[in-house]
Amino acid sequence: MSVSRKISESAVRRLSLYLRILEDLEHRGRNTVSSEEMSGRSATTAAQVRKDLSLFGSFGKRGLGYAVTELAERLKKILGLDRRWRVALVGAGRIGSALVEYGGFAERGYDVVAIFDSAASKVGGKWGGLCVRDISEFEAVSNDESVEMVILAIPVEAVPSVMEHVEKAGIRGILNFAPTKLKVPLGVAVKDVNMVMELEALSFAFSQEDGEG
Amino acid sequence: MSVSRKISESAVRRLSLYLRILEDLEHRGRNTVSSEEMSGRSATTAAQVRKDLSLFGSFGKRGLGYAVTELAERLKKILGLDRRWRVALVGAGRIGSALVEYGGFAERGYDVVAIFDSAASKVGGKWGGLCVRDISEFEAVSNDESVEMVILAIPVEAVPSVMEHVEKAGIRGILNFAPTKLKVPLGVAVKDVNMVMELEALSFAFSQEDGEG
DNA sequence: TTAATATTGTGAAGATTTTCACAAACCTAC
DNA sequence: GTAGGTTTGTGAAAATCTTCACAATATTAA
Repeated sequence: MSVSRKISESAVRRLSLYLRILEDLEHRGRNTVSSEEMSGRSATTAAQVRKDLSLFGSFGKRGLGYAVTELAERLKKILGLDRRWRVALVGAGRIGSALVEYGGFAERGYDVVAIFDSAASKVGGKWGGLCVRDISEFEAVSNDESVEMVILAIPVEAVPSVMEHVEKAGIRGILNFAPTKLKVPLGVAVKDVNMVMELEALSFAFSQEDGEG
Repeated sequence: MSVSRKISESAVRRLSLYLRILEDLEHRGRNTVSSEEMSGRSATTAAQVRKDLSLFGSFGKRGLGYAVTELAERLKKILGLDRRWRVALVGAGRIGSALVEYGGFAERGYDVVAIFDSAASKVGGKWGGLCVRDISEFEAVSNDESVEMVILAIPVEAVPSVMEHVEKAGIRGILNFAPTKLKVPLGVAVKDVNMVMELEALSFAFSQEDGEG
């Protein structure tokens, strides 16, 4: 049950996907599911599903499969979704706006409890019940609000100065939308989201099959 | 120069990052760069950088490094960015809105040439100079407009019916924002973007170090 | 021309991830 | 309780990815 091994990035990603599948099955009233069926819905193999799950223990019953609700609960716990997280959004621009209004975060346990920007025109404005604060207040506010993670939706130029505040405040989890690799102290987890990068991977795949070869 | 090997997902991602680094260097007037320096800015190793680049040929000069501008051009070509792509946005909701207004796509060579939705309230509206069309017109319009790729910013429920249109129209590249694994015919490339999944990976990393272990 | 220095390109080694294949465990039916 | 059908959990094999380490090649200086 305890995790000594290092779990790979891609394994975590798959766990996340399995959870989504399980929740869908649960929604439709299914009680059990086999690794075979899970694999069919997640573009992997049944063996991969079993191996992934076995990293954390034995959740299934041989001959029967996995109990949908129970496995979903286990995965939630594994992924740290059995609690709520207090999140701050830095950058009250378009991406930030889309994220806050999106709603998917709150649904998954992430509560945006503070919003920051550096533009005087934005500071003071109301966003979904929250007042946009000046970035210089970051340490104080994030301390008051017990902020644990940060969503960084700012332009590349703004990264260094913002990161100073984030570091000083002792934040240890960052979801980064800025198209640059963040330099962070040891112990700070960063996940990059970069839509342009995805689109480039797409056009790469596309030009490969079209052109050469 | 021609690519017979299969290039891994992560290698493509790194190429994309290298290109960004090169463009920054170019912007600052630098002429050459070593694999060492590139690795410092991209959270990899110098050997990894060289290996990645060597997959496509020998671009560098021993003892000197890589010519910034030339390498950037090569990478653009490799990534299919030496041309523009005609893209359709399906889903005129919040995510779609953020994407269109974002601007980063056009900058990278992706032109949104059509927008679709299924809600009568949205159809007919103007979005950045484009008229939102009904999804039922997808095949006809995407044919007229020579659409090559699709950005899917729709809820999970809408996926099956939309995918029927997309398939029939013969689209072969999809950037998927719906939190589900798409089932597509062979030869269709799909890239998934899922912010919640990233955030889950983050909370996983976070709960690991906090809790057990 | 030669020596000193820098940096690539790449086989080979090492590490990690995925797939295979099968014994162990469970369910149902009779 | 036994036989027949399923499906897990997991070592071992295979495949893939990353790092190492060094010969080959280029530049500069004298």
